[in-house]
Amino acid sequence: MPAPTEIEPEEADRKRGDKGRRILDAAIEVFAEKGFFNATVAEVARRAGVADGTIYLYYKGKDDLLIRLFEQIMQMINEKLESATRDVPKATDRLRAVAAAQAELVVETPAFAEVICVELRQSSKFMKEYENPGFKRYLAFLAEIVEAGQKRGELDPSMDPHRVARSFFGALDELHLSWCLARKTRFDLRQASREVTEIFVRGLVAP
Amino acid sequence: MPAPTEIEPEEADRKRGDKGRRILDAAIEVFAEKGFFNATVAEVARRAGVADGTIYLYYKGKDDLLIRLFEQIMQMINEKLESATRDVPKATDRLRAVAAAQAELVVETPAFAEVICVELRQSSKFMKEYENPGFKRYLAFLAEIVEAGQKRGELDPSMDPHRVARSFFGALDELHLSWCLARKTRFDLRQASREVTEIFVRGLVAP
Amino acid sequence: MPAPTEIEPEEADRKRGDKGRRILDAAIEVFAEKGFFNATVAEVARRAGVADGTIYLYYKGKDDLLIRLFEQIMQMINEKLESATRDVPKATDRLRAVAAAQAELVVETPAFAEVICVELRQSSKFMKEYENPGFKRYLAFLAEIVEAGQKRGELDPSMDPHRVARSFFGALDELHLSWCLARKTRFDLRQASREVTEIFVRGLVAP
Amino acid sequence: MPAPTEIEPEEADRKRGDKGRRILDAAIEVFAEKGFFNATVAEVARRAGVADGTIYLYYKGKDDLLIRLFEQIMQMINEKLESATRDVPKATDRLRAVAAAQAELVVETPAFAEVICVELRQSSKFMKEYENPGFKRYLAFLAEIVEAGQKRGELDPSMDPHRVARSFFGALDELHLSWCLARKTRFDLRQASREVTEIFVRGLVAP
DNA sequence: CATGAATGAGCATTCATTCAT
DNA sequence: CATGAATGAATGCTCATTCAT
Repeated sequence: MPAPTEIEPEEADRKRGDKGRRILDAAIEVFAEKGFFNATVAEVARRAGVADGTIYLYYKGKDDLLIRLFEQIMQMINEKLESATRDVPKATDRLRAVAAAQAELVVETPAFAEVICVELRQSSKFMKEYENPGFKRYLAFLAEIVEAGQKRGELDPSMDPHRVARSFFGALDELHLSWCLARKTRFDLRQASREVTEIFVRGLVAP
Repeated sequence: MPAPTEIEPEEADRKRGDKGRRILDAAIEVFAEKGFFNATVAEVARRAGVADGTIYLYYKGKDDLLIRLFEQIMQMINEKLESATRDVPKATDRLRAVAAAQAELVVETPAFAEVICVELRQSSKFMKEYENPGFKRYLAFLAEIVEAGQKRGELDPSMDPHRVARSFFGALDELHLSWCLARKTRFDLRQASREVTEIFVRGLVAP
Repeated sequence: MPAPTEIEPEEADRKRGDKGRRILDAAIEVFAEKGFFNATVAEVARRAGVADGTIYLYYKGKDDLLIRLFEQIMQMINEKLESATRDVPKATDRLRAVAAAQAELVVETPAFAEVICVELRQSSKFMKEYENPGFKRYLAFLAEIVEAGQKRGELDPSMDPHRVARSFFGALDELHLSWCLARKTRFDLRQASREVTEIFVRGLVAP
Repeated sequence: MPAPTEIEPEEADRKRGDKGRRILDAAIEVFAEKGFFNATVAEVARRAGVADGTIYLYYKGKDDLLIRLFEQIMQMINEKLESATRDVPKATDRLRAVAAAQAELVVETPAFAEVICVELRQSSKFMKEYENPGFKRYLAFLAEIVEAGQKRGELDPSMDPHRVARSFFGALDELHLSWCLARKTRFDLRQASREVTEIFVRGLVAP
């Protein structure tokens, strides 16, 4: 039985909806559209339907908003990837599942992709304090797939799993970005993603 | 024998030295260190040894500085790649040469890499006006290598050359970025680059 | 035997304890520590153990809190001074008693002194509306002592009693402030106060 | 022969007048009128006839403005006091000269007095970093007068010179403040100051 | 060409106050 | 009475850009 406070989610989305969440969603939108630096806190507040000051009741500041937003998205991605690969034994199939799930997410919620593709790198370099645990987990997850595949004798054991993970992410991410940017002439991202994945898969299997 | 561009460094260091160039070099440094948005025009001027206003005699503004800087770096990369692949017939070897030349550039001048890795994406997305011809040429160059290889029967013809180019760039770029960020524990970028290239090469060759 | 005002401390600490008083006490603390402008209503509420909004049930606003706090402290001072001088006939002894009582108060409750020394002047100047009756009564009380002493032939009649009152206050107040500020190397305020009082007493007696 | 740039001070006061000085003068005015916390940087800029940002070319920030303003005023006071007492041998006469010079300054430039009377105390307490050397010099100067007088056998040697200095300042300062506040019914500050000084002088002389 | 002082729009953040519960 | 989440006006400060010299 659902708790009374969670009944009628539609109404909840209006006024009483979790403001913290509405702010984060607004931030994702705005950061995706304008980029972190060009975005203003006021615009996020406006889009979330709250007062400027309210944001500071939920987040420490603009930076914190970005960080929490990364965590939010990366957690979603990580969960999706884990569930997409849960019952897949072969490393190559797991990689395929990963790429497919990510492409799915990009197509469904391009805002996530735009933030990750563009802002993630900024943050890595300029938010000195921030460890970016969500992204680390993502890379570790990919690396584990590769490592497990190597142990199973499925993948070429000579490659550093973390390096492979990183470049696989880079290849997919660049593809996602180019898809996001090509607002007019959208190619079939799922198909393109499969192609790129096949390159990696073929390149990774033990000779 | 000094390289042609470095003739008469004394004159270059004087007042009459090419200010436009000094400004651009300073901008690369500063943008690499702080990022485009965190960098200030004043800091670029200071580093270039010119007055703030002088920058506006050579460039239209901060944005223009970034654009010209992209062109500058991409031209250098493109030239380097072209010369590195000029007499190489096989597509796979050309890709290897490309990756090696780029890794070389990153190791030699990390500032270039940091700007490209981090700021290029910003610009793609937020500098609406800017077509980024240098980067287009880069991608086209890579795509041509792939296409030529396909025509020669060397590479699998089923893949879209532009897509391959894009993901190859993405894979290498991500590797370069991770190398740039890992200030302390620098891995062997050249070796890592070779590994990743081999994955692509194996994945691309015609079955 | 507990003092009448401190009967039943348990009840006082509860929800039903005089909230208005707890708020005022908290305000004295906070204003003394941070100063009126640097203090926040939220901090006062926190320290008083009430909600922010509750303060507005007892006081009109932050300004009102300062005003009521002045009245509170000045009333305490005035009462103390009156009782300290009640049975003292000579003006010089009354002044001595006044200074002693004030020094006592400062040493016992430095927070009072810090508020009076620092904030009183602000209020005189910037809270246009506020007449500061407590401080007026204080000055009048001092002036009366001087005037009575003059009538009794004890003190030099040529001085304006109000002016004397004002500068006597100023001299003592500055001493109190310097004592409050000297957190580390606390001098003997009572002794210093006696010294300064003697200067005034000697200076005031009829030649 | 005056330097060319200093000819025509009237014109200099308009546009080309030392902006740093004009800003400081404006700050004195505004801080005297509204108090440090109620004053806005924008108002100071407006009053100085410069842009908001210009203030930050001359001062580190609002705090710095207050500090530099203190130094400015205290230096003026200290210089005036030194010149007023230069050829005065007797300590009592020196104290009289000090009080007279200060009263003069207050009457001539009440803004100085208002800032010193009200803001000095704030700063002592809340600008943790700031040592307030100008005020220290002032107190030291007064203390030296007293000490010298004690050594000459002119003043009672039993009093701590620094304490005397502090309370003398307090007595005068309170008088100055009350004069500044009494906009309508202005009493004769010079006369009042003399009266108060006589109290101190009589109280201080060796018995 | 070169300068750098001056500009002022723009923005993140704070906090006194309100009001629905 | 009491709460505390929400508000939004207010403000110190930055920095790209201009322009008189």
